[in-house]
Amino acid sequence: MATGGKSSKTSAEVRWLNPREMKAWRSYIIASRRMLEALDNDLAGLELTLADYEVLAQLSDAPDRKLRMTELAEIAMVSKSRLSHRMKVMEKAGWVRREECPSDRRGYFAVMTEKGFKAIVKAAPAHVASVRSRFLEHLTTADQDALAKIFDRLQSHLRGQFIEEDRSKK
Amino acid sequence: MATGGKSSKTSAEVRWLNPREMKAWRSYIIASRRMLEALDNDLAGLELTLADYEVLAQLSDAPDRKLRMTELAEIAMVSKSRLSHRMKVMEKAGWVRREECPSDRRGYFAVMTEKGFKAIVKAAPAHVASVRSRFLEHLTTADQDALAKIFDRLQSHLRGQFIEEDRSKK
DNA sequence: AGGAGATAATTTAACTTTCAACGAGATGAT
DNA sequence: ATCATCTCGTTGAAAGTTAAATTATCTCCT
Repeated sequence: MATGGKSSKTSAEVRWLNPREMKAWRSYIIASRRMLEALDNDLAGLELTLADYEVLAQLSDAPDRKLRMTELAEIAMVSKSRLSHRMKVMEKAGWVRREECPSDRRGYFAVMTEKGFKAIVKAAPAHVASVRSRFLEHLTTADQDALAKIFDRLQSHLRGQFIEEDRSKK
Repeated sequence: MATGGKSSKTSAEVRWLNPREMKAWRSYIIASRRMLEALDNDLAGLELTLADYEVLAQLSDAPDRKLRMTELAEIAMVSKSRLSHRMKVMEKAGWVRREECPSDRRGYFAVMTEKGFKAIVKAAPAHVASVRSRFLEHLTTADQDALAKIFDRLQSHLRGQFIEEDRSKK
């Protein structure tokens, strides 16, 4: 019944997954989990999680290595609250600091310190190697293009539908 | 520097990601995160997380809807400790119960209750619909086959390398 | 039989993430 | 100007996760 299900006296006709669909879904989800786990483990040696790496990487790419909290949260795909908490930790580690925003006095910038920059520069090669060895290395260029196309499409169809999360907006 | 990096006076020659590799990786990782998030949100209406769903689904598929804790942890891809904790919650909810294993007195079976079975049977159609609308619906059958092949390959190459997790074993 | 060592599962404690609430400042309508 | 309303970012508590220690049992070797 994982997602397969068979017979069905269910009221509405549920369209269960056929074997091909099932295979695609399970292969994707299982391999992805294990791969992400491996990536995270690879990074653990450097005292980083994938999420923290992402935050630092995004910050290091920003002009002046500096971004408003909300913007950083968005591009690094973490919640505002999580970023806030994480920033406290990274600040303690000396990797980032907060800076007031002159134009909006509610706001703050997350700024990467020199030490933080050195940390991410040091971590990057290992992470890139990890991404290669866990992912890219096993893909032909055709595979890479196919994946990019497919996942871009998936993302573009994302949003809305029977989610009911953010009714605050709009 | 997300994973791109450009110049390089780094000692060892780091092979950064070229644009095609970069695109494949980012598209995959970003769409995946958002998709998983959406799936989780869709399930939240039913008071379930994807991980809990997976545990219950696996259990409901097992003979007698009954599995040893370790085995369940493995196939549902959660740690033993996490499963233990989660079981306590689900037990309180009346979805599962524990049963001693007669042949190995250290062991326990996780057993799905009738109530738990009803819960998963009720949740399944919505989850399948969610998987369709977030994932399968946007894939041709060729895409589905391609993904299955690629992710099976990725998974088969997983394991070992510069991970150093489980030194307790062997 | 005895004992070293492996294994099953749980527990504890530390840590992380989420959720809801909050304070403070911006914004826009009247 | 005043008010309601929205947004920025933080906070505290609750919930979830992880890692390491723990208990009990099993296995296998001598």
